[in-house]
Amino acid sequence: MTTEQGRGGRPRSEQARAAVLHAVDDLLLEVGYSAMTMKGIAERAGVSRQTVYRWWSTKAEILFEASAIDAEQELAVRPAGDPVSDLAAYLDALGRFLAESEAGASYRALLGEAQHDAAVAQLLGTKDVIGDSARTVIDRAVPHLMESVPADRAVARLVGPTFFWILSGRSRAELVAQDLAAAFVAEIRADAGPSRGGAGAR
Amino acid sequence: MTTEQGRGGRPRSEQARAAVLHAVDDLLLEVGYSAMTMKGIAERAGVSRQTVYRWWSTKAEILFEASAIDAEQELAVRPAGDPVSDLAAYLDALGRFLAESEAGASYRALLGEAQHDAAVAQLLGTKDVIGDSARTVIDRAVPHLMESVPADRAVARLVGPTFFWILSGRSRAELVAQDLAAAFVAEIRADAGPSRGGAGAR
Amino acid sequence: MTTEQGRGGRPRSEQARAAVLHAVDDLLLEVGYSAMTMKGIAERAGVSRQTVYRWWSTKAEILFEASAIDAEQELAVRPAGDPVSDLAAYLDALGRFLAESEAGASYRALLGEAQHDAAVAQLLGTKDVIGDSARTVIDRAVPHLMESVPADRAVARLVGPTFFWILSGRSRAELVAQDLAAAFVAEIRADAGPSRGGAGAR
Amino acid sequence: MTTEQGRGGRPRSEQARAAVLHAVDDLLLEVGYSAMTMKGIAERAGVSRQTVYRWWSTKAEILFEASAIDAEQELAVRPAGDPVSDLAAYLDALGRFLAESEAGASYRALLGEAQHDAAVAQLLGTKDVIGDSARTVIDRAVPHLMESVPADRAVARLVGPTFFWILSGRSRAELVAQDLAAAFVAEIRADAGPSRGGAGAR
DNA sequence: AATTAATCGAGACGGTACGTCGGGTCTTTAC
DNA sequence: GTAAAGACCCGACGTACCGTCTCGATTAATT
Repeated sequence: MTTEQGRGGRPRSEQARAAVLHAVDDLLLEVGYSAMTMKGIAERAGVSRQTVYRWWSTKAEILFEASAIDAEQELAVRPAGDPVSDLAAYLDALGRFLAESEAGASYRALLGEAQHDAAVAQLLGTKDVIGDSARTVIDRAVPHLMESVPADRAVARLVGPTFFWILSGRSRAELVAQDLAAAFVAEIRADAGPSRGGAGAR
Repeated sequence: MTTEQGRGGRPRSEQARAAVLHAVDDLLLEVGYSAMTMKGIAERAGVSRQTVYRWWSTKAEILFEASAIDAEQELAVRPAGDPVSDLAAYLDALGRFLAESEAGASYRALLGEAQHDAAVAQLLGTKDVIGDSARTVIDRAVPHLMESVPADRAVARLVGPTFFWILSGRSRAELVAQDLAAAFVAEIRADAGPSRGGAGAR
Repeated sequence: MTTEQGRGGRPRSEQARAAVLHAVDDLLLEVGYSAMTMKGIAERAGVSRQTVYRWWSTKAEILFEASAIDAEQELAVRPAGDPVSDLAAYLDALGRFLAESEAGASYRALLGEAQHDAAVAQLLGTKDVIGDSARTVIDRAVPHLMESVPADRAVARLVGPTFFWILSGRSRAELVAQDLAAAFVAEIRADAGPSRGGAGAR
Repeated sequence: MTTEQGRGGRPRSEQARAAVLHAVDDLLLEVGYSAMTMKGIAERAGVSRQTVYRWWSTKAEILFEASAIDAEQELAVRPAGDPVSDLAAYLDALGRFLAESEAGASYRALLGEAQHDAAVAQLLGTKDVIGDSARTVIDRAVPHLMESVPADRAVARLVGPTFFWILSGRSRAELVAQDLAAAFVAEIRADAGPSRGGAGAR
């Protein structure tokens, strides 16, 4: 990543790197994940096959690198006024990301592959795009919640329904982020609230 | 499927069919989904390649046929006494299914493939194993809920967190079905209950 | 080779076999031995790469099969009247074969490869085109010679000069088969002849 | 070749040159000619690939340079007493050279390659190791022969049998240089002698 | 001493062939 | 008509070597 170049040798071509990442993005849309081959990527990028293999082992790795930054940006939502609106905005972004965005298509393809490819699973484990973004939003909307509820569980409760909805092939149109956000808050209060005297109430 | 045999000719070999389905089950565990090939299946089943292609188009189809019945059984839980225990038992079964069961591995593989293969997505759409089982359980534990909340949304809220948890690679050990079930009930009551006379159960 | 077809299975395509052999012949002339690749042969023959590999391991094998019959024919000369003319006719044919014939080009390529590839050397050892033809001619022109001189040595003396001449890159134009044939006979008589009827065996 | 160094610049590394030549010698024995690659030579010599390409175009060139001197030495035999012994000694050296010597292996590899690579053929044409040595020996053993018989033809007659014997894969053990030398002399006398009144008889 | 220029190593680059594998299809004999 | 066997064309796999190209670092002879 850093421009380190261990003394001697021709430096890596930034042009080739960018061309490959773009090629992957394009091909995912045009031919789909499974029809996207290392050979095809190389040809589309106008780069030799060896050069692709020199820097990435699998198409999953390339796709991951190509989409990680976009994914992060798309899941970063600006704070809304109240907690529910804030969460709803996030869930809306999440739905859009998973169902319609290009980076989301990459994410779903990778997560799909991870279900039957340990290497891809491990790759995805290195950067928890959804978990990270969700944690940020939850902490902002419902401060101090993490003190009573493990972060991962709160995340699962928040994003789970939307995640399941999209990945099981249902249409995003019928998703009502507002409802899910409200339900999450209600649920959280019922779970952590009473016993703690309103910790999550703010 | 039906045992119809259009007069004349050698009847389909039931032995071959069973051998193929078993081979698929075995191979999924031994080599994984992506390394499982039509050729490999035929050889493992001791069957000619053409015979496999005659009855199934893709490995996804075979896997689907081989695991659908098991999946249904594993997700059918017997009623417990109270609503929360009932739902918790179901979520527990769901977690076990997704994370540990053989049929669940098939399901995850297929659902993974469905994320980037429209044909598989359509195939999975013909039988909503999780949705069907969840609907049954919800209707049993919280009768009449469907009248105020669309079934699919209720299902998403119930199974979503567990679904996300497993598919995003988290360990089932840290899943507490009891909590999730309780939260679901609380959430449902907060959502549909107050406005309808207070008790959710109605 | 024989049309044996062990019950079941699609029979080998005679068309594909012929196409490959022809392709090899053509390519040797057009691009030369080293630029002739298995891939190129397959493409030129309009045959899949796998099909080529199914029946032959190396281009040397194909070339050998493609040229062996032609070589044999080109080296079979009709008897002339007297011994010297007979041998001269043979040496003339040998020179033409090595220096100008298509089959001869194959032979030289293979013999060349055999100098640094044991597998090719072994392949060539299975059929001694030059040795066989030379033995026949010698036996016809100088009967009973073999009784006093080992066949291989007689062969080497007969064909050696022509063989060296061509393979070391000299022009065939300056070769005088008549002289070589006469010299061979003279030499043989000096070696085995004078004493014939007494010391021939030495 | 000459140590000319066009003013300025780092002088050619004699160490690198020697390392490459040695590497080629070693690799020919260890892996054979065809498995010997420019890349492999560079690595074995501990030299950069570019450095090899800077001074030689092909592995044939390197091999030629590496073995030419050795070849010349091995084919230079000291005069024996009489003509036949002298020629026999040479043919013996030639057999040893072609069949067993390291330089001879290089020569055979190059001559083999020359059969289907014009560039190598031309390269070999620049220095006729066998022809030169044979001419010297013939002139020493049978003076004035060249006046009546073209040198090249005499050479071909002398070395041809041995050359054919080895290159066609026969064992050197069965070669009897003495016989071949005697036959050569007999043949030569029959050919050139009578008509010239004993010019070559000495 | 500073400059110049050709060398050296390292290693990335676009190509091309390697031999193998799986995809589907087709053609044969046997049941 | 199904089954087993196996050849067929196709195209991707990941690797190796090709010959070329930048790099930074040396190493003289020339200023």
